[in-house]
Amino acid sequence: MDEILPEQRRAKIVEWLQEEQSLTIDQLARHFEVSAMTIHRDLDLLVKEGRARKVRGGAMPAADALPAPGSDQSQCAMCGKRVPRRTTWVVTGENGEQQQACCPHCGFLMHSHATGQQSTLAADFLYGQMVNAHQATFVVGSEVTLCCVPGVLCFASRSDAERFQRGFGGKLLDFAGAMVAMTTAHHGH
Amino acid sequence: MDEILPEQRRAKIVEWLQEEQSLTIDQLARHFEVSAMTIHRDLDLLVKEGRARKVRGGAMPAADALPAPGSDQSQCAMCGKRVPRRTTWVVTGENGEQQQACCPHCGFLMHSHATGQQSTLAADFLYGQMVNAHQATFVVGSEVTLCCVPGVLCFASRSDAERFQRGFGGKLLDFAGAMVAMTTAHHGH
DNA sequence: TGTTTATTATCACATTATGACACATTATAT
DNA sequence: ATATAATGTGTCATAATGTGATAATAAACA
Repeated sequence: MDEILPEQRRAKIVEWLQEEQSLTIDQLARHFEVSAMTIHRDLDLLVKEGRARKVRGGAMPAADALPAPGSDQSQCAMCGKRVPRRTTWVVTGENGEQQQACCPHCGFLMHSHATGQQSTLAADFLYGQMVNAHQATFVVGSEVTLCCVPGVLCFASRSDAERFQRGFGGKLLDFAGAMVAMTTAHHGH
Repeated sequence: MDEILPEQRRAKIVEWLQEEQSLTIDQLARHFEVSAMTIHRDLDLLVKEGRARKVRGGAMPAADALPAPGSDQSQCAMCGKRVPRRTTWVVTGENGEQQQACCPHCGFLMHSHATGQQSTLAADFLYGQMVNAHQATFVVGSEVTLCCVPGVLCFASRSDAERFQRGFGGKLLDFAGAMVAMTTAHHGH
């Protein structure tokens, strides 16, 4: 670990804190090769900014910090289910706070409650890459139901979505269209 | 169990308390390999912070501890019963606050008290998938009574509901219809 | 009632946090 | 470029907190 900017070190502390449940001052000092005093000062700053919590002997994630996206204990903010990697949906708000949904279905419902500007990333159903949800194509109500019903699958590429739909049915919709479909009451076929 | 931060130990106590309903001082002391005195002090602190309740010989969860949706001990906001995964009902309000019901029966009653916009998710009776309750089909008063009476079962697919009804009776209703059925007084068959 | 068990109080000791200072590094102004 | 200000860093002394052992007190139990 050579030559790292103080602010970068602080960012790494926050990041690492979300993976581990807690870190000792010693662990941090050894890892970044600085004195314990420096870690103390870093943490004081992070606490003042609300990015971490200082406890005797070390630090823990800020009280309002949700488990990091992709970590095993992340829960859907809507239905409480565990978040499968396959269908992850992550929303980052203006203040950097994050929420996750178990699938685009819950993701859209979450979006309908949202206030203010936010970025939304969703996992492409075929390749697992994260894609800006506002630029993605969705297949709603196909025969493939992984999570919630009606199933909503996210595709980074429109042609992938079309080919999928040819085989498994469902409607092809963009973000706005899928949003309407999710929030409108209607009756099963 | 090596080298654990005091605050992390306290957090684990709270967590463990929500899983088990109660723990003795001895259990805790042995598990964390500290003296009973230390556990006493931990609990005093947790009590002062309202995170746990101290009882003679051990500790119990704080009275107001409401478990997260999907956790094993979440309680119905209407009747107080434990929420079975099979019939979970989750409502998210405008401000992001959440309530759960033990089954659609309590769910509809909860809804009748609701103010403002909200999203409602319910578990499909057959597959357990979460479905937007406003898009689901309900079978009311069938011979299958899991939770409250009259029993209300939730189906993501109308045809599933029809097939179920053919076997077990009851009325087929959409959200609005089931809502009326739940909130209208009527007399047994 | 006496006996047992749990809780609290107090002490000595270990660990950790904080403030003051000197010094290095980086930014800003002239 | 050079001086000056602002930050960042490490060491040390001191303060604050956590811990366990033991004794004193309170509560349950027979």
